[in-house]
Amino acid sequence: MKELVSRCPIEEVMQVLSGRWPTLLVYYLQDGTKRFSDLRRDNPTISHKMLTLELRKLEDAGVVQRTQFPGYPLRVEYDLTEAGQKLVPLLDGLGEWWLKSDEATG
Amino acid sequence: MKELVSRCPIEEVMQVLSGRWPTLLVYYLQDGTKRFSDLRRDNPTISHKMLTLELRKLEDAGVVQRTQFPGYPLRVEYDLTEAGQKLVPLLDGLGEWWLKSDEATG
DNA sequence: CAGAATCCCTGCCGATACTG
DNA sequence: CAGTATCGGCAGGGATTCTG
Repeated sequence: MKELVSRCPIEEVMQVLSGRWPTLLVYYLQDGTKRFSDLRRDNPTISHKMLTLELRKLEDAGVVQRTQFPGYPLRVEYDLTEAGQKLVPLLDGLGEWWLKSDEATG
Repeated sequence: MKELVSRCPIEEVMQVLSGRWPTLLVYYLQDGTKRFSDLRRDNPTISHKMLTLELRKLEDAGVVQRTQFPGYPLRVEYDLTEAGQKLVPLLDGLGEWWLKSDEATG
């Protein structure tokens, strides 16, 4: 990935973080290693297909690390990369901004 | 707006900022007051309809201030609210994060 | 000039079934 | 268990037209 062309990097960031799921998945992965089925439990309304696609997008963007273990039944673990962990406080910042702008606006 | 229900505020933030246009519009509005047609020039590929909808969404979220002047031809000006201005450095932070994670990942 | 309304089509995403 | 493939519905968003 990261072959995108745009003047401002925020445009590229939003290509990764836009939508309902990416930020939520980052949040749930804060807690530590999760398996595919854990993330489905964390997020009951996401479809199987979307979870697959979103995880792959985050992996391509270098936010999520995927680790597959050999053997059956299949076992795959997901973690935040170092970059992914650095993203968390930035998202928290946005959350706080929202809460403050909320009380200001009423 | 801001009648949304969710556990984490970032989820609500993303409802406003998700997509291709919201963050770009915030960026262009950094420069100061812009009219509808200015924003169309800044962003040649956005459609008339989408610009209308996105501006309204940002206005409802308290990010953008809309001012309509009486008389013909119609004249409407858009500015960042105080909250909108506080959002800018947060988006910059995301942009920097992206650039750094880029050089880390290769 | 700013924007509302309509039509229409594309692409996203859910549901389902299948593979390793 | 994790992931792929296929089909189909529905909504997002483009093009156009009309109004104040």
